[in-house]
Amino acid sequence: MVRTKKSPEVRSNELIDCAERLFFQHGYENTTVNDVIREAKVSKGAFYHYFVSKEALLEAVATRMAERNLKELQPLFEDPSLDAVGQLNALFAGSRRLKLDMAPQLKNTFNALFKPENVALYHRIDEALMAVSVPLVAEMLRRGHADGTLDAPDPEASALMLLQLRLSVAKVMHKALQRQEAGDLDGAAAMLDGWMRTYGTAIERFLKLPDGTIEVTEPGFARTFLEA
Amino acid sequence: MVRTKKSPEVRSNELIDCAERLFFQHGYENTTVNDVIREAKVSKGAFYHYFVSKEALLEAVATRMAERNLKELQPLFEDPSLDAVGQLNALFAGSRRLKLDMAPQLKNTFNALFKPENVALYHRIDEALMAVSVPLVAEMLRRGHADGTLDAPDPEASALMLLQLRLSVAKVMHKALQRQEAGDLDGAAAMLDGWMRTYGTAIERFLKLPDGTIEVTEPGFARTFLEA
DNA sequence: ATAAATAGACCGACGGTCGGTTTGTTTCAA
DNA sequence: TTGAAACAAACCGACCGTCGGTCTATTTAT
Repeated sequence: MVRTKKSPEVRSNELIDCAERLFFQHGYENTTVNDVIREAKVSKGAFYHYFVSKEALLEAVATRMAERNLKELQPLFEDPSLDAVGQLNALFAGSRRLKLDMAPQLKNTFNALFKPENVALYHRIDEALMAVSVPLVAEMLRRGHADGTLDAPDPEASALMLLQLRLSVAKVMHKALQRQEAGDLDGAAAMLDGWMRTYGTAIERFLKLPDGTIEVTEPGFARTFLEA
Repeated sequence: MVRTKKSPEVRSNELIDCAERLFFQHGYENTTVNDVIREAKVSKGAFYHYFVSKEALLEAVATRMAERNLKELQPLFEDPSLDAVGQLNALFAGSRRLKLDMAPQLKNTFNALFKPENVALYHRIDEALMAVSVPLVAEMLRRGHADGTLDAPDPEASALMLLQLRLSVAKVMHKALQRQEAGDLDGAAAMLDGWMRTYGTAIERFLKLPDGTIEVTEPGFARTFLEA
């Protein structure tokens, strides 16, 4: 093979790019190190020069995703014009917009992420995402608690629990997608819609907010997303 | 090897026994099929006669654990002398008793379950446990909602969310165990205690119950458990 | 000169397959 | 009633292909 030398940063990012694509396309366990180096046009030696193991590559993929996520969320959490509830709602609104914009890829991602051969992938991404999100949410809760807009005893614990709840929505979203693929669009939309509302209610009650304060979803969102 | 023939049920249960022990002892990924058949004194052929893959064996381990769990929980949920809140509290009380009784094994289990090479094991057990628990909890919420002891819109969704929350406690329990092993018993106990109380508060608020209704923990529990 | 980066042949372990053997049960003619 | 032939299920273990990972040699940049 032709020997090409690139800056370490470029090389390792190329490897992570390929890995991310292949992991989501064929699953983590179904993707071999040989697949990755073939796509990245790199030798085995080079690969193991950058990553001590296949596992380390997975770690890198998850970490980079979390970092990108953090960069997107950071500004919102630092916006001084919003109080805690405003931030939460802005978060959900942004999440909805993102979901609609990237519906096709997202559907693919969800399907991949919940396949049994991808538990490792799923788990690592969840861990990395939690690690960067908990402090942000905790800080938000702390501020909200201080200025009286919400009531959150033990912000750290509350943040983790709120984020943990988020997973249940992800699970249902996956179920809804499957149901829609099976032809039952109406049922899928109704289910997703109901669960998202329940999720909103759970947050409101947990943070002792008045009913209707949290807008996780908006009318027609579930259906629009599923149809997209 | 001497050829011994046993009834299919006995044989497959022996294999599941060995697998369960080895998976928790050395981790799922670190346990090879050869390890299992050596311990179970069975040939490769016999193994693949019963399980189509190593993955299927994992599935069987998880399913059996969930079934046993169900058998333990079932009576409590069918106890007519308890209302929904009483059942919840009985559930937590039973869980505490069990935790104290089996503290050593449980600590081992927790440590095993959260190791990176055990994500598959963890995930499968969680899935199997959820599958059997959600209907039970949902039914309980439905009854509680009907007789006015609590307020749970969409029992199915609420059940899944409540059970999802439980995972955050498991995570913290693991963190507390690590902290205690690192020598900081006081810190670990305080953390665990605080989080369990927050968990109780989360449930109360979510189900619109009066403060102090749910007793997830009791004074000194965290410390007693960690010291056991 | 030397250290980092790259190449790719190579290795051992692993999950899984396969052809064949043993054991127990059913069938049926004598 | 018996017993042998036929069959199916349980079991054995040598073997295979693949995969993650190692190692030595070579190239490149400083």
